[in-house]
Amino acid sequence: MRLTAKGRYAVTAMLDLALHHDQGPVALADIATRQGISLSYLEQLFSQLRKRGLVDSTRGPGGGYRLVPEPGAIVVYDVIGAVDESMDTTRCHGKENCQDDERCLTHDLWTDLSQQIQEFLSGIDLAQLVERRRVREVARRQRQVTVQVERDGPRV
Amino acid sequence: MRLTAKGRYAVTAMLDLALHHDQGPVALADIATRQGISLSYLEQLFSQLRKRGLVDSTRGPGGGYRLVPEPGAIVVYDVIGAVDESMDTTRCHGKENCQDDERCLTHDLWTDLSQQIQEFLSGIDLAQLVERRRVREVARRQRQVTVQVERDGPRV
DNA sequence: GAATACTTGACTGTTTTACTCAGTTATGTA
DNA sequence: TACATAACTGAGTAAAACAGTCAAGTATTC
Repeated sequence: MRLTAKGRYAVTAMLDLALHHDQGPVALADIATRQGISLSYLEQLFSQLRKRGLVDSTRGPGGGYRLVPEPGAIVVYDVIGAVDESMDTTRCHGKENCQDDERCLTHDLWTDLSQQIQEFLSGIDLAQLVERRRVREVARRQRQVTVQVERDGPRV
Repeated sequence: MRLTAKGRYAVTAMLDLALHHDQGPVALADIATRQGISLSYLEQLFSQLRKRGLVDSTRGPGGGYRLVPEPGAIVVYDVIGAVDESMDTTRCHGKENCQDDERCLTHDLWTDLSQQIQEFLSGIDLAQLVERRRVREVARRQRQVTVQVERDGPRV
């Protein structure tokens, strides 16, 4: 199964967008600073998120990215799916040809697990995450860090 | 998160052991034939399973591996954990130092997911798997293949 | 037209994966 | 006692995936 830094970064970045949803477009450079993700890498991720219709962008000064569906209509599973292909845990990707063109001994087990994970991650949307106390705590900390970076420049 | 072919192979092999639990020690070569896993690779896996006390072995002719706890006392999570380190999905492995020595925005989400997966895989033991109709079907098919291999030699 | 910001694609070093290979040690059987 | 069997061990490796970087754009606003 694949849940990698890529998927985690994507969710983190999207949650950052959700937190600033009412403040107009958010520049990737801001997300990069706040979340500690490389700008070039974010560019890659957002190109994929855009293809899936999860965000759109405005260019030029004051531009940036914005969520297309409301935060409450974007579930974590979609975000990960946009960048990480599939959360499927079977080797055959559901095709049941895992061993000599037939179902392997543990095929159903991995299918069940995949479904379990999918259900869990499909039950959580960005609006719910924004409401979490522990998320708001971290967000507040990040606002302070951002102000500091603006004043002092990034620490290398 | 890490659920790789390695973990899947380990569970498959252990389930094979459970299916032949009443027939004395099972040679890795037999598991290799039935499950289509390379013998050398199985040797590697079982060395780790043995360290965790999940199996023990007898050498020499008629030897092989045997489950140490009863099949009903071995859960899938333990088997995967024996070969795949950790099913933890956080980047920091629970240490909460994911970003600048502090908790990142999505830390709790990955923690919750990890726990969800752990609970699911800890709720399934080998005895339950053996009882499943679809598992028994595959096992029966594999018995026939094995007989054929004994008669004709392995197909290359 | 300068600055900002998105966009694309190619490239790269590192790590992990999924093995293989070669050899050793232990044990039952003829 | 020789031999076949089967568990053990450790090193090595090709290929893929990961986690990015770099460079060269294009579009928009001020």
